[in-house]
Amino acid sequence: MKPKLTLKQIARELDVSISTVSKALRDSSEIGEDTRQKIKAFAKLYNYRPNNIALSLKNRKTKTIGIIIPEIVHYFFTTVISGVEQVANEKGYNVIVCLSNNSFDKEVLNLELLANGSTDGFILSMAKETMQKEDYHHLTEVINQGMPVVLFDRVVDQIHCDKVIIDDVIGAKKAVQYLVDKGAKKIGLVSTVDYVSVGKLRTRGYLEVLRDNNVEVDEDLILKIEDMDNSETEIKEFIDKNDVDAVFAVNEHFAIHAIKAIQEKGLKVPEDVSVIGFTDGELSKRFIPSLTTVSQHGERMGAEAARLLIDKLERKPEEEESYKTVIVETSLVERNSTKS
Amino acid sequence: MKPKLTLKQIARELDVSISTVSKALRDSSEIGEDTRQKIKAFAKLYNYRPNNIALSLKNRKTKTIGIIIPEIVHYFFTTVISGVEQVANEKGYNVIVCLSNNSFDKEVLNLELLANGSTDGFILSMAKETMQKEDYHHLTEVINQGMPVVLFDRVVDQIHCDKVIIDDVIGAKKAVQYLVDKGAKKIGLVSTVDYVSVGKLRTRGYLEVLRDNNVEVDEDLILKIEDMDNSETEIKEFIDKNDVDAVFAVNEHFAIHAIKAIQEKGLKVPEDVSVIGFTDGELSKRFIPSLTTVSQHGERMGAEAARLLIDKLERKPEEEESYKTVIVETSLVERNSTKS
DNA sequence: TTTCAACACTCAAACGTTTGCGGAAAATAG
DNA sequence: CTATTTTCCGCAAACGTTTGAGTGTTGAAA
Repeated sequence: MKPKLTLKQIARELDVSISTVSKALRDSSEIGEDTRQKIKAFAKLYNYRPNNIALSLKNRKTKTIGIIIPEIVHYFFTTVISGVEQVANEKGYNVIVCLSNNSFDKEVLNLELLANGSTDGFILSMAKETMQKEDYHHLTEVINQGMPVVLFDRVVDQIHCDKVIIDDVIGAKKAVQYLVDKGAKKIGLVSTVDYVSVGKLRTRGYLEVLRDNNVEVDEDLILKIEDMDNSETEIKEFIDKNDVDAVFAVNEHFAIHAIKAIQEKGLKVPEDVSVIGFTDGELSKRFIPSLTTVSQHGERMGAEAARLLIDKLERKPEEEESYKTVIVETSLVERNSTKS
Repeated sequence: MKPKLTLKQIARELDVSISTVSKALRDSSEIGEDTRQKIKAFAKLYNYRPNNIALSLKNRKTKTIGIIIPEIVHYFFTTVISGVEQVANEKGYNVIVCLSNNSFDKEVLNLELLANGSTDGFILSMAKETMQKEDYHHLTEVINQGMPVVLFDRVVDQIHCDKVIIDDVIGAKKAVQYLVDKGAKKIGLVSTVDYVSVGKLRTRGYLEVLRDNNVEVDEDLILKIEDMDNSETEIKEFIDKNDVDAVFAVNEHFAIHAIKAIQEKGLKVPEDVSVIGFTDGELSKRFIPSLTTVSQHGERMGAEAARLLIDKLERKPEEEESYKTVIVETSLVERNSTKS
């Protein structure tokens, strides 16, 4: 068990000063050719690697970025992480992942912890509880300390920072318009309650398409799920009660519950009823019938977020502050839950 | 933009020395009651938080653990992370996640990077490429430096360290025995090639059950998938060609491909053919029919791994070295892809 | 021989902490 | 009133780096 080589040990071993070693390894012209070679050879032989922590302290930057998400056991978030990780690694950054479990307190805790030197900046999607409380002081505080933050997916206007979002409204419109184009007349919507921003936006897209196509909105055909744990039975009742020829669901789970309910009602997907989901996850691909969905391109979102963050981190301080919001386009992936 | 309070600034502001501030904040009895109160009040008012990096350097420990996995867009791994994160957080540790993308080189790179001071220890599941190459020098080197490592899921005997695995053989036996008990006579196996250790072990479980029940092994009923990308068609051909009354698949995807193929052949699941998968993911729960599977309890594995690692990290140096392998039991989750 | 530049290297401070030790002032004892 | 203890605080080193300033030696020019 050899306890990790330091500059000091090399210096002692080779009978030079620490600074000589440091400079030699960094190819400074201050050091004579032969000592330089000698030191480099020694370092190589014993596989010297500078200590990251010491470097972080000295440079006042850690080269790591923190990503805080509500939960990790969720396809969309993992694709985002994947995207972040990819560009972060490319640019020499590490990624440290924290989970808020959708709890406000844990989000605050994580943020505080990482803000004390552990990371140079954050990529974050807000916890559900945070959005309900509308308490963002932990975020504004971190931003005030000069730490760059990029919000994605679940964002909020009150916070001034870079953001990466998808065109929820447009995405929903693409989906619903697609259904209309295929001849659907009575399109059901399975959404979430309105304080979940994505639910609200996707609902808006749904309404806009109906309006654009002069279809009257039937409030009975709109279901807003309050309690996720109870979504299956709620959806079943909704489908049983209403007579629809198409369903637009704001996520995968709602979509497959709808399909299940439709099938149990004795109808067929897509022959009798078409179904479109949102979020292109594992489930959509593998389900039978496979789901036509609006793909959110999580990986691309993560990559964009990482790029925004790193840009800000490596920006010269003289450049002036400016916040961007990049919108990642959604796309409709046609599969077997809709008529072709 | 206030640039983060340090001890030095507090000291200057209150006209005392840095050490006085430090000691006061740590409630040292060396400091007089009134100055102590004054300093603590000031620190609280301006929300002082010690700099983690400086602490890490001083204490020579970072209170973060690294987890390196082959890919994150994979249900099992996310549950493991979730488990790790939970107990790590409980004990005041951070988790930094790196992906090897199943590449040997990236695994080495990540390991080296994190080993240079960024983390106190590792939790790791090996990249496929690493297992093929059988080159573990990067791991042994890190271990030799005195950095604790816990391997999980994809482990290897050559490396001496703590390990967390599942009882692959027993899990497979549970599944296959279950099929036998339900009256299956011709049980197909859909597995992977043998250098993937889990494939090999699960195959062994399958064989043992057949032997224990005096069923003759029919090599035609065993499919070993080489190329994941081509698994769907391979499985379809396999099902079309062979007449089975049950299928045991070593993962979710193989299981649903089998179901799909069976259905396309005009047979019904579970009435005509029962199917059991391995790995209890999103897909198993949501698929129609939902899958009977062997659950791997990833979260529990992650938690165990984290506990092992932290134990080792906080162990007194005088205690002697010893490596444990904990086996996390699998359990059979009965759903609708098997006859009840 | 003196003067000065070039060279090769070392010193010391800094990043933000913690902590053993030493020291001055105040309190107590003799 | 001196001697000793106690109280309270500052100094400095340490963790592992980087880097500007400083120092000593050499060789060549004047």
